[in-house]
Amino acid sequence: MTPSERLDATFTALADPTRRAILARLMRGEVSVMELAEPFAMSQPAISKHLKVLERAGLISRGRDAQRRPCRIEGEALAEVTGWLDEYRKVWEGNYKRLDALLADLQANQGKA
Amino acid sequence: MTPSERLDATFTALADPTRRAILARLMRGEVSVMELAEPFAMSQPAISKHLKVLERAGLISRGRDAQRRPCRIEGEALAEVTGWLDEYRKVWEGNYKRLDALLADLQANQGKA
DNA sequence: ATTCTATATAACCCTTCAGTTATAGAATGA
DNA sequence: TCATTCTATAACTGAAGGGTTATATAGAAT
Repeated sequence: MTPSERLDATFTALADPTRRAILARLMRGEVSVMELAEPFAMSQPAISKHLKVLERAGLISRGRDAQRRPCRIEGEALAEVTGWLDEYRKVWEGNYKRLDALLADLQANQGKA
Repeated sequence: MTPSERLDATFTALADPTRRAILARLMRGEVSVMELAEPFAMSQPAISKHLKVLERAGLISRGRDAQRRPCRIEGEALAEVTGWLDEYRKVWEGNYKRLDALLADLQANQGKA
């Protein structure tokens, strides 16, 4: 997967509220598929599909505990998107700074032109 | 829009490489739709659709300059998703710390049990 | 008025996606 | 072995997404 494809996969995975809820649940620790499915008004296969999307994006990984396949959250993929977003934040904050500077300049020169 | 719906819209908007490229272009300043479309192997209506998605997510806004509708990047939506991601990063980094502590503990007690 | 330029909208195609039910497979336990 | 539990897969459906072309609209210029 190219970096761009990884961003595609990660942002796509994060774009669904069910998947974000799954991640929220996993923040509290490893959970099996059944436990994960329980609070949702949705079938088990639907949850399995969501897990596949999350796994493909590298946002979760899965272990083995007898018949269970416990899921845990992974941080690497998140690091990649936060890195990407940081670039934009830098520019945006830069714009603010430039605007602030402009306003300060206008203020300083008030009435002098 | 609920906060969850805003996250849906923002992550969906960021999940497409064309739209990320558009944002990258807009980081260098305001651009009209035609200028924006030029480097892409894609029709003008396709770009207009992408812009609508970005606008709906609050990632860009548009002005008016004669017939042109120049686009500029907006930072508010980005702030919301980075805030969301920070929650996950905190937990993830916390997990690393806990793992480090566990390993340090095992190391310290090596052979004593 | 007419025409040219920039953008938006409509109608359509094809693919992907999120869900379903039914079923298969893998590991456990009787 | 047989039944049970947990998870994955297959086949389907309806809705949404990304693209197209053709056309409508808004403003400028002649």
